[in-house]
Amino acid sequence: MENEEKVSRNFIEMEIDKDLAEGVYDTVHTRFPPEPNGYLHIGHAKSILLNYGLAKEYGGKFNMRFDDTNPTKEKIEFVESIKADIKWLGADWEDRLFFASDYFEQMYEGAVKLIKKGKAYVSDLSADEIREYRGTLKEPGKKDPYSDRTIEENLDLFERMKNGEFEDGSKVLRARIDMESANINMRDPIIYRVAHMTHHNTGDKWCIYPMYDFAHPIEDAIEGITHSICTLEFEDHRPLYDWVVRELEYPHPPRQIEFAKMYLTNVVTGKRYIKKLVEDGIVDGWDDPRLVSIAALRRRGYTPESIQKFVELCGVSKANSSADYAMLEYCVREDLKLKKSRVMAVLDPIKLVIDNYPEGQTEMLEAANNMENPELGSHEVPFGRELYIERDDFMIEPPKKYFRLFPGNEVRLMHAYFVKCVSYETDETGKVTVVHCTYDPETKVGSGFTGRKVKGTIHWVPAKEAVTLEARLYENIIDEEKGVYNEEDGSLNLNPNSITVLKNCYAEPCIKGAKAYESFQFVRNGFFCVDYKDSTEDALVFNRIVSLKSSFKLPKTEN
RNA sequence: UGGGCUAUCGCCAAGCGGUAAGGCACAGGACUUUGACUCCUGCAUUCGCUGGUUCGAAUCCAGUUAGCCCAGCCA
Repeated sequence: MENEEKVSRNFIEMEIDKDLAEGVYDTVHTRFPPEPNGYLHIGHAKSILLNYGLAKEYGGKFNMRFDDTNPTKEKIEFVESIKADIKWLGADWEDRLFFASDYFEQMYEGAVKLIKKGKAYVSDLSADEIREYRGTLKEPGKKDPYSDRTIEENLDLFERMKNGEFEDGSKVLRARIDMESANINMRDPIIYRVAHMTHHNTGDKWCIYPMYDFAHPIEDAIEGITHSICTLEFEDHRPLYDWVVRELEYPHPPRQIEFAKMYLTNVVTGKRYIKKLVEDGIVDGWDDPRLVSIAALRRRGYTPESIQKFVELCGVSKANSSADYAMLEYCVREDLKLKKSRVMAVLDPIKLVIDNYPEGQTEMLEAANNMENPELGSHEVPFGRELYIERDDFMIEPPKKYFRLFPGNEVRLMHAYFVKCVSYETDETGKVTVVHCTYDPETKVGSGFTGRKVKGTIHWVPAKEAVTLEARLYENIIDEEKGVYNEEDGSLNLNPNSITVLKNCYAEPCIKGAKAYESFQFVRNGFFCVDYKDSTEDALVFNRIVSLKSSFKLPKTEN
C-alpha cells in the first residue's frame, strides 16, 4: 500500500501543498483532539488516520490531545480507552500527548488580554436572556446591555469569576465581535462560563472554563499546529477561530480545514441508539461486535491495517456520504487472506459416513494453513470414517449448477479424498441425519491423481476429534431491517432474534498441542474468523465467529 | 437578515477549459484442493436542472432545484 503511487491528491493535501508553496507554513503539524466523553468509532478512525497520515506524509508531527474543557461531560476512563484505540489503529503521537486543561492558565491570560484590548466583556445576562439577545437565524441580535462596562470593571469581574465569587450561570465572558453578524457564532460568543465542578485533570483549581470556540484555537496555536483538521459542522466557526488567533496575536496562527464525516450505510452509529441498545441489553456493551466502535471492530477480528485500508479507500471530500459496509468487509478480507492461517469449521453439522473406510481407523492428513501463502506452514488433521460436513453442502434434490454433494455426485473433501454420495438417512420429519459416501483412496491430496475431476470441494471436521465451540454468528445492527428508531419518543424497536444467532460450531482440532489458537478460515465463499480461547485456560470462553461476507448464494435457477 | 457548505454510476471518489480515472458492489467467462482467491470482460455519449460565454464546459458566468450544518453557559 505504501509503495503505491497516489493517483490524485485530496483537497486537504492540495491546500497544504499550497500553504507550503506559498511559505505560509514550512512544516505540517496536525492533531486529533477528542473530548473524553465516550468511545471512539469508525468515524473517528477516519479523522485519526487522516490527521496522522498527513503528518507522516509531509514529514511533520502528529499530536494527541484531549479536548477536556467541559468537566460536566468528561470522564477519565474514556481517556484510557481512547488512547488504546488510537494506538491500536497505528497512529503514533510519540511523546506528544496533551490535555487542553493543561493550558487553562494560558487561556485565562488570553481572555485577560482580550479584555484589555476591549475585545471581551463580562455579561450578567441569564442563559435565557443571552439566547433572546442573540436574535434568530433570520434576525440580527441586540446589543448586550452589559457590553459597555469599562475595561477595569471587566478585568475585576473576570478575576472575581475566576476566584469563585459568582454562582454558576450568573456571569459569562463574551467576545465583543458583532451582534448583527449573519453568522450566529460571531454574535458576541461566550468564551468563558462559570462552573463549580471538579475537573478530572485540574481538580478544583478552576471554577471557570473556556468554551470550545475560544479554547480550541489556543490549544492549536500553543502546540504549533499548522493545519487544524475537523469536520464540516465547524465550518461556520472558522471565522471565530481566525478571530481568536488574530486577536491573541499568535505569530504563526494555525489554519482550520474541514472535511465531511463518513458514515456507514445502514449501520447504527448514533450515540443515542448505542446507548439504548446497551441499556436494553440487546448488545453486550460499547464493544459488542455488532457495533462499529473501534473496540467492537477489534473484538470482531478487524485489523488496524484493514481499517487503514478502508479509510484510504473512502477518500476525503466535503460531500456528505456513507460508505457501503461491503467496502469495510472487502478491506478485512483483503488484509487477512494472505496473513492468517485457516482451519476448517462446520457451523451447521450433518454427519457424513464413509462406508468403505475401515472402522476405527484414523489417519493424519496434512492441511496447508493457507493455500496461497506456503510460509504459514501446515498442520495435521485427523481423518476417519465419520465426519461432519456443512448441512447445506448436501442436497437431496439439487438445483442446476449445484456442485456439492447429492446422491450419486462426487466431490473433494478438502485436504483429503474424493467422496461419492451413495445414500442418506432422514428422521421422521424428513430432515437429513446422515449422508453415506464411499471414498476413493487413489484420490488423496498430493497423490498426483488426475484420473477425473470434481466440480466441488467441501470442508469437513472429524466427528470424534472435532472441537466444539459455542459460536455466535453476528450480523450488523442496521437501521431499517433489524430495528426502527422513533425520533419522536426515542423508542427503538429491535428484534433481537434477528440479530444474534447462536449456533454450535464444530472446528477442526489443533493437533500440535496449542490450547488456544487464533485461526481464520474460509468457509466456502464466506470468510469467517475465529478467535478462540480455550475455557480451560480462562474462566471465560470468548468465541467469535464473524461472517465477513454474505453466505453462499445459490445460482438463479428455474426451480 | 439569514449565513455557510455540498451535488460526477447502486456506494465512495478522481477531475481544476481540451472532449468522464480508480475502488466497492453487480453481471458474464476462465482457472481452481474452499462456487473463495486470482485472471479476463461488461458496467455514466454524460457530470442536480436551465440558460449563457467559448472552436471546445463536469470544469467559467447567471439563474434554479435538492440535501446537510448553525440560534448550548456542548464539542
